[in-house]
Amino acid sequence: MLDRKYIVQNAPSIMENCARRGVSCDVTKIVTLESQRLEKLRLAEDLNRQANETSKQIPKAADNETRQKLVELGRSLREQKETAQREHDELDQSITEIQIEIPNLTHPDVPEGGEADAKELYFGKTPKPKFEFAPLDHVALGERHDLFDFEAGARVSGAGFYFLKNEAVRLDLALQQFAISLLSDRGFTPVTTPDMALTHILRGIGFNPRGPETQIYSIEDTELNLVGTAEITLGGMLAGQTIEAEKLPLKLCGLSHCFRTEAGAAGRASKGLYRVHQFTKVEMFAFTTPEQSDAMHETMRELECEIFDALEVPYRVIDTASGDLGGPAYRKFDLEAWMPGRGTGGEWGEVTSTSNCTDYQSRRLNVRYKQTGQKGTEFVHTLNGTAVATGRAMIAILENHQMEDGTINVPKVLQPWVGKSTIG
RNA sequence: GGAGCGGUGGCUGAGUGGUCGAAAGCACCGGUUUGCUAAAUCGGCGUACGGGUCAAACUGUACCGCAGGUUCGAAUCCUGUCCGCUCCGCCA
Repeated sequence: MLDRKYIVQNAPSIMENCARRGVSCDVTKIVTLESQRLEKLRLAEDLNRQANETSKQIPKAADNETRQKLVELGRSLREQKETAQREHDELDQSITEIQIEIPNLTHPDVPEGGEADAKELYFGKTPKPKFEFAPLDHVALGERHDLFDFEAGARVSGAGFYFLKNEAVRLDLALQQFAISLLSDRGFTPVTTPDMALTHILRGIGFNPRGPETQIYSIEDTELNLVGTAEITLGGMLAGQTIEAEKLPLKLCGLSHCFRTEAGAAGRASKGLYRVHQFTKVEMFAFTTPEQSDAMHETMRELECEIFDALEVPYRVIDTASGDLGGPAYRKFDLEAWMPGRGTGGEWGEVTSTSNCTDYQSRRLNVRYKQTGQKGTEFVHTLNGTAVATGRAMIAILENHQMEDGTINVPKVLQPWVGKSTIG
């Protein structure tokens, strides 16, 4: 959420930014409402001050008559104040409604447009495989090697759930181990996180769990929701806290299950593991100063590349276009892996993404930092990035590493944990 | 799930409906002094938003989990809610 004062001062450029993202927000209305609101606020404060003064005189009033008069005056002042306050609150509410829809600012280098306008930045070290045979998709490969059970998943939990079996389980765990080990070596503190979080935390991160188009599962009669990503819990870890500037950047990597309703995704290409209601993910998260966040974003992007280079998976990195950025993101890089089994002849499929959310989340969660020796606090910047989402990574690994004889090579870095070099 | 207790400043922890923005201690910052990784002593020490100033000084409002209510006046009373703790039950 953008600062209100900032909105008022920079309304034209914010409108421009909204237009760039294809979001319509009545920013000018905020400017008008805000000045009315401040007027009401001053009025209410003034009336309140008078009421305070009046009530302070009452204990000193000796005789009953002056006392009674003061009480009357106080009552009247309070009533006037309450009216002004109510009017203020209504204005405040209207402003917040608009304000909450305003997306974060956008990095100047972000390409303009929608999904198709994303800018291809570069490719990974591993070239696309050249098959001398018709490659199978991961679902077929899974059947062949008894790796998944989608039917049982549907029977037990409904469509979109699955069981992993045999080497798929080893691969799933291996990917987690690999990512956590690598990130620990790079100064990220590993944490396992709750898979549920309170509604206000989700809101702070920029989700609206109880809204009409939510992707979030909520537990009825409680404030709990199943998390869609550890970004929620990792960001929430420091909600309301003030961090000493020397401790920044604070780098975490969290392991969690992720739950998504995928509402509205019915009918979209969703075969197999690609679009599911539950998966496992190792997530990077960082709290930084404003000066550090761009560099940290680069770092996260590089780490994602390093991981997928190590997994020997071909990929490309794209700079997501303005219209395709989520509300909280200032800039977002997606890493898309080559998936030979998707579509006809293979397609790119998103496997990780990293966003710089600047102070959008920290304002809502109230995470600040303080420079020692200096007065006051500032909002931190937050960044998140997928290290590995095991399901989608597995798709890429299985489909790219399949051999003509139907066997599948296990990437070297995972072999210690998988316990073999070949599946089948 | 049942019962009870509790949420106060960076932390610990007082607080009778009226000068409480809130005692005290710790921590922290500054001064003094004795002089050896420290002790003693004095002073300062919340946050947000607004006014004020070159900048300060100064000043207004709000904030004692959150939201309502009662009252001239609420940290203090009432209701709801969220969170936490303890005990019991259940359980990996």
